[in-house]
Amino acid sequence: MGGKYDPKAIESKWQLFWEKTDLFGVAQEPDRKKYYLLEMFPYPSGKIHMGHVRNYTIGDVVARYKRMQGFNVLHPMGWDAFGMPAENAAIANKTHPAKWTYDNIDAMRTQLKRMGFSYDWNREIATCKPEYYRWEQWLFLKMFEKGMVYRKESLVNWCETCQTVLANEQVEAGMCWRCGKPVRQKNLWQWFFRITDYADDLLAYCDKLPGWPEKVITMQKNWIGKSLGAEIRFPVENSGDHIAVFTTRQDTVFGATFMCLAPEHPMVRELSKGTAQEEKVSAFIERMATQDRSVRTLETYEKEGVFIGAYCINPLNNRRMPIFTANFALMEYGTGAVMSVPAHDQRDLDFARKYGLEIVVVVAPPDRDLESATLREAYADEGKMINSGKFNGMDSKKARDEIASYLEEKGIGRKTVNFRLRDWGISRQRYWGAPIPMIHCKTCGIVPVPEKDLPIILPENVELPEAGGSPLHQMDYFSKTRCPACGSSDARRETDTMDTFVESSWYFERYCSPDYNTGMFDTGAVDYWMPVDQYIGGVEHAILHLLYSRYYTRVLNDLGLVKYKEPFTRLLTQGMVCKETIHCPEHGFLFPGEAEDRETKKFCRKCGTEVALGRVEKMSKSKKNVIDPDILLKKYGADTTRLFCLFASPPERDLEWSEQGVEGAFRFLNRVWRLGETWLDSIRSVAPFDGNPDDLNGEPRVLYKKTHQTIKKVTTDIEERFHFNTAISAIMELVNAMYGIETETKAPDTAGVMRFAIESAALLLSPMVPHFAEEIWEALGRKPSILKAPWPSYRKDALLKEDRMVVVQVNGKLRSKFIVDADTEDDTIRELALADERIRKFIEDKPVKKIIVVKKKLVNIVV
RNA sequence: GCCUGGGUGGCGGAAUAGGUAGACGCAAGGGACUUAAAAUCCCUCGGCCCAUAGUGGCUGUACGAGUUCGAUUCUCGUCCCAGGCACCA
Repeated sequence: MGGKYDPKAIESKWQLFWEKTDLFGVAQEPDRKKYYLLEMFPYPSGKIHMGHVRNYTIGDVVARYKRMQGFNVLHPMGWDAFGMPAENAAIANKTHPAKWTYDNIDAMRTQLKRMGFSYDWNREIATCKPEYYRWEQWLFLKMFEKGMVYRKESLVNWCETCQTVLANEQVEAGMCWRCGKPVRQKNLWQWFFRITDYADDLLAYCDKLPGWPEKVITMQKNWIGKSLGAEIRFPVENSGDHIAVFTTRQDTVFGATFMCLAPEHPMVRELSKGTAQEEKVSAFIERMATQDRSVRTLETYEKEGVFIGAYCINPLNNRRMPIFTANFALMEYGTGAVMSVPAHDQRDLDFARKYGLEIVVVVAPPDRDLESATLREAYADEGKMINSGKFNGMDSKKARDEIASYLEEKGIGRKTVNFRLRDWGISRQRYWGAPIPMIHCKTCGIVPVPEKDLPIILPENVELPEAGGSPLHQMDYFSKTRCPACGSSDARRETDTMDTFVESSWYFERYCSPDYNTGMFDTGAVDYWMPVDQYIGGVEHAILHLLYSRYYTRVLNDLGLVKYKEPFTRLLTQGMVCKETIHCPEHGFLFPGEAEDRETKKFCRKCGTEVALGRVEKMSKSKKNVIDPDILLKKYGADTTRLFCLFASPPERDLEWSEQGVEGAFRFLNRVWRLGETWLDSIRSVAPFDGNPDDLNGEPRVLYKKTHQTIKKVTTDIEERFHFNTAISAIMELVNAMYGIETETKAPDTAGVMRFAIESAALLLSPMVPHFAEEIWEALGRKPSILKAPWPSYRKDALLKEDRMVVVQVNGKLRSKFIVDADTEDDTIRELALADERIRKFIEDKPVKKIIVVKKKLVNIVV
């Protein structure tokens, strides 16, 4: 201290001190309790953005807090370094994805260090390094051995003009984002992980994750989407074939009047072949291939279909049912075929009306009659069975069970479980990813790469095609190889790379032994550190990343590599930092700095055109609605930036970006600083008071109690809810209280209490503004680092309140309040309330019906 | 569209078990200090109403109903916003 608060000077001073003393480096210490705190690692996009700053500040507070509580804290950081933006940047700037990525990593590492986060940088990893992904390839081979991986045909977005596969993000309104031409669906052979084998287990464990937010659990359950139902076989007319359908409403089979197949269903072409409908069907399939799959499932989307020229037979009543192919039937769900029951399903009803199909009511609601001729809304609820042969009169719920059994008996169906969850397609037709270690041999077929040949290194000497897409399959020196089985030279490597979600499904294990080179990780290290005690990241990952990680952990568990099934014991999903987007008709999305304010409007700096202000949405590089934290860092320093992020809102809530308030955070730190300056001389050589509050009187007594109350408030706010904003408010109140005390006060205990209060404030603030707290701590004559000091504890006897405010209501409306001693009985409070003059005015002579007394808090008089 | 959240002053937010709505901070306005400014400190601050200016009245937590002595909090319905929807990460 000494002089003005100068964040730049003290922040670099302490960052150097931490680095020199390797303060954040950790090792396994079997006797100490470990705490693994993990934040979702970033994609190295070039600069950290406010979302990172918020996420990592929250994590850092918890890491430092747990450390002060005596835990051996593992707090690592690394890079989710494979992914599409590197390829896009490579095309745009003619830089190699690897160079772009490593440069970005260097820049972002510097920024993170500048923020003062307590990472053990010795454990840094980057997933694009062969030392990392070789073990992912190794696991792929193990999974292949165990039959946990397979290949099948599946659809991708294909741009004919660019001759390339597009990510969903690269398709804008059905058009290619590069050339603007329509995108079509194309079938490719791709690799899949059998995540559905674990669907039941993943679902069951949802209820064994008490440390996870309820909403994430609910989303995962719904995503897995287990439904009980039946598979029923409908024979195709004049053919030995049959169509299998999955339904949860087998009680309505008697009402099934037609059949709908997904356009991709193999039987569509087969059955329409040679019929008058063949051409129409073919055209429909073609048209559907050009449509976005997610759009197809919209309920508002016009339902349409084509009769395929064939019929099937309802196995329960022998009704002849026309077979359609329809846009709302999805190949990915169930069997790709839907038995349509128009009376009891709205979608089917719309379709039946449109094409004039038969409607038969089979479930009668308890309170009214359904007329199939006039039916407008399908009846999807329970009721009494009608028009259903021997099941008539039965309750539909019961019939569901009975019909399922009956189908099983007759051999035309069976009870079954269906999941919405689909297998995880991991093939990417991209360059910047981990190569899939497989070989296609002309004679042997698919052959795994022998373990000794790992890693299959991604070749660095490449040029990316302008239109996007992977150059790997054209690179003979990479893809031409010998078959490891027969030795033939007529073999080619798999040129697909893995989905980047695979890397992020096990990086937390790798952190435990980042340099281990004889396996994925050192079992001893993983046994000590895993599972992650607290995981922190954006809600946008609530389903995919978290579910994939849970799945991958089960695979590791089944292969005997880890002892646990769930990787993350507690989860905090932080809300997003959002901002409005700016869109120039000429130049597309603009960064905030690329638009100029003139009066109330904004204009593009490049072309001067007025720009459109878009929705407020998640800050992302592709939308350019990002704020560069460097500006805050330069102007105010890391501590103010951290404090502001924490104070702005509770972590789980979304935060619409606004700079208002940063000034306040800075001002607060200055306030604390000056408080230290003012008192330093009078408290430097005094021991902090830590006795019984009853030994104090007057202002010191009040301040002493307030300090203990603040310690309690801050501790529970962090411990129970991570509500740093209210914790900071409490410290602000404490500081305000300290300002109320005059330096000249001659009360004997003032200095001791003041020292206690200032030290407590420094300790409580230290996880949030660590550089600042170190500086104060040192000025008070304490030995650095403050991180090694224990977290303060509070005295119960200092928390007791001496008096209480009682609120008096008449008919629920606030009419009066008064203060009583904390030990006043309820009866006395009631008498005091009734005797209150302001209350009597409201009661007048009306009879008192009821009096409610809430202990030492409130009286409500009902008249 | 489906799944999951959210909506409280001019703004960020608080109210943790149904019990004083607006803690703490920002912005704004007024005042003190200063030759002046910055910084700092003090005061006011949801809206409306009043001959009584008060420890005053009414109203107010997206909207509409309901449960309750009492609802920001619970229930039902509506509107709006955000996230996810399987190749952005």
